[in-house]
Amino acid sequence: MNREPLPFQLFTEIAIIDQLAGNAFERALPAGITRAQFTVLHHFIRRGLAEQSPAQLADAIQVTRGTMTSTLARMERSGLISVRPDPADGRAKLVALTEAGRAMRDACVAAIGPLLPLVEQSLDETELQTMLQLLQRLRQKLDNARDTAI
Amino acid sequence: MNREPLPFQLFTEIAIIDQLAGNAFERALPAGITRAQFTVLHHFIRRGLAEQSPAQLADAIQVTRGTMTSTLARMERSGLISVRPDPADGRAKLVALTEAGRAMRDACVAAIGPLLPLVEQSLDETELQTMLQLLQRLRQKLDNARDTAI
DNA sequence: GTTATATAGTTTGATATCAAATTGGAGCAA
DNA sequence: TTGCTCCAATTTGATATCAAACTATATAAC
Repeated sequence: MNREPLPFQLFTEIAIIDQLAGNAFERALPAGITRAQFTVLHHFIRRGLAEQSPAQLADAIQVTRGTMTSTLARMERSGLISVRPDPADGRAKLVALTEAGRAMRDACVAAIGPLLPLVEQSLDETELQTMLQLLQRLRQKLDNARDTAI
Repeated sequence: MNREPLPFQLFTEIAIIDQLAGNAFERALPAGITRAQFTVLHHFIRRGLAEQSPAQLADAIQVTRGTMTSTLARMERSGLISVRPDPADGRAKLVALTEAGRAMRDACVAAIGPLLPLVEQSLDETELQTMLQLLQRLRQKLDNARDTAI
């Protein structure tokens, strides 16, 4: 039926799913917080980090430093993070979660909980595992490609 | 290791892959055209469409009408599409590809060709097929959910 | 026919994102 | 110390995206 190369179809499906899921996700989040901001909060907690430089966050989350600058500015304004100069490097800053940030992250996790069963309604446990493995492999490949030549 | 619910991990992987692939994709495209604009060009060709209203395009591509308005405005300015009033409905418009639009779509397809082997280097044919099937099921589920209650 | 409701498209304001240019400190070399 | 290069963060300008408000036309209800 479909004459598209399979990899092309794959990226098309992924783009659509990301858009659908991302929208549902963002609509489920508490007012005033976005997916990008949640990603920062979540990163701190998941990795058990205390302080991180904007550059470290940008690299981990795979956005440019300019993007991270503006996201962090908004998060600081709304009190989710604190930012201080790095005493060891005059160019750098150190970002940490505030209590409000921690609480907001918990509220977000609770808010998106109800979305997760949607996945379980379309894929069983084994399928989910399979898909995750394959996606991880693909992601690593893309990640390496980005570092080398692209 | 990872204590995240599997569906959550799944969405995380998909988001990262979409970001990585989308960036590579956009960098590969000819100067002056974007992923969103390519999606419109591609939609016309893939479905063999002559004319479509902005609303039809927005629905098919899953963006809001406001988003489509601004994308189409840019595409018309750069000559990729032509737009005329719908003679049958005073509110509506009819969008069609120009020759330049058709040519640009071909150029885009050629430009992204070299990216596709990246997928084949991480997944064999069977795995790709499996993944596509599962993703399609998930996408359909999310699509239905969006229509009903979310 | 007039009014009410629905639909097509646009506009506005906010956020995210990138690439490229800029600012200013860090570190090394001569 | 002076200069050169590298790196952290920011700024700028463009695009995409959404939700919500708005304009104008169409259609139904009466």
